[in-house]
Amino acid sequence: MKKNRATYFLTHDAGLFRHWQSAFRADSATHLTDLASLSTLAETDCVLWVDLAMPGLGLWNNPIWARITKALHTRIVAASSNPQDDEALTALDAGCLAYCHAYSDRATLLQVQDVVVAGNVWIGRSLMARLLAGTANASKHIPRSQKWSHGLTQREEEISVLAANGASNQTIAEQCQITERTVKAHLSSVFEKLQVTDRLQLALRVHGIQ
Amino acid sequence: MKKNRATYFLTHDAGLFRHWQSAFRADSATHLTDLASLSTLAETDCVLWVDLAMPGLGLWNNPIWARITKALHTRIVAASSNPQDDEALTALDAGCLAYCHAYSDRATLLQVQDVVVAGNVWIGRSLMARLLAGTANASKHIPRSQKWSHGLTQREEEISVLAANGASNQTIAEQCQITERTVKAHLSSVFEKLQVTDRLQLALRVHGIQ
DNA sequence: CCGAAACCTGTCCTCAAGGCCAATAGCCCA
DNA sequence: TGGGCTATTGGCCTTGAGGACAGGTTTCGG
Repeated sequence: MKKNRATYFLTHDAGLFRHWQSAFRADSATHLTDLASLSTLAETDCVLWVDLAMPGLGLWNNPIWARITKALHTRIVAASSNPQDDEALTALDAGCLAYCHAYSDRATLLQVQDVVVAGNVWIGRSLMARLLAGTANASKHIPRSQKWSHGLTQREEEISVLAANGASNQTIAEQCQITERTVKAHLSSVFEKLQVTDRLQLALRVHGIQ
Repeated sequence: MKKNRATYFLTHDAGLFRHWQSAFRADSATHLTDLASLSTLAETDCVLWVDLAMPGLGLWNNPIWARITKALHTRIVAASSNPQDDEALTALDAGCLAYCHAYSDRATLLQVQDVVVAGNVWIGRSLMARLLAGTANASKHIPRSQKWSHGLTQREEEISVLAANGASNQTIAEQCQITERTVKAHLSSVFEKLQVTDRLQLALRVHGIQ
């Protein structure tokens, strides 16, 4: 029932390659490391995973991409370890069928594969919001999935913002006219409520990443 | 491994209901025939398939939709037997996670279900083209004052991305098949080059904040 | 062949972070 | 009036992070 398409991984990152390979239990997956080798697969019926961190990718303005995407058989998945909406738009515009986090868990990777094999498009939720904003004919604002600070007290939110912007506990303490100890207490509470382990994860949450 | 979510079908069309039911081998699927009954499922963790041909749907301006989409648990799939881009935009804007042909084949329906259960967005290829057209003008300019990774070596950039996404030195070490000590060395070098003091500041830089 | 740069590793040391336990005080609501 | 939530602070302890210092190897261009 499920067609067995050849899968290709284009990346210089050995760690990423292993991640993908293990996700796909890849019997038939091939590791590519340069754009030149792409020309060989232009004729085949396959899925190509591209690591956007690969140096030399340029902005998809290498003519090789036009050749590949024009040949409808090849389905391209753009994967980034640092997903950003602009990058996504560029990739999709270039003919990619999906844009996802390179280190997504196995289930997600397989799902992406399934979707593009079926000829459809896979994108994440936040990107969708961005796309809709682009077509903003109706100024109706999209119900934010959930504000990051949901459930936090005022003080906790205030301190979270400072921490998420790189301030040390000591700095925050001075800023808020309280003890460093208290800052720690608030942050511990925040970590628990937001289900994160440290201030870096908090920062990612506060800034809407991941 | 796969969460078993309750599935609800909202349609007046008996034929469509049968189609969906057979596609899902629906053990737990429930047939709804009016908006009023939706209030009961606002609290549950489920997938709701909505037949856009249903009379009385209006343009999603019934307050019930706001309630349901705000409750993150519920995933709504908009299905139309006569798909049109405008209709799709309205539906997605209202908080639906997918827009597809109501009479899609079984494989596609199941795929849609899987994707939305995972919290992602499912749309077809043509709709994607339409969305991109909307943002085409907006995303043309690429600011790129100076890429954050300017001056870093490949390895340094690779490790920076992982660190900026919350990975610990140990995790990065395993991912890259090197020692934690080496990770530290690379990061120290990065901190110096980018003139930051710790990984949180690095993260802000990598993600284009500040 | 040589030097520079990238890459990799080790030990020692310091300190900010964060977890654990405990306590005090003000406020609001049943 | 008592219980619950918020804000505040103390001490104690463990650990990951990052700096300092000191090496290795490989690759590549002059």
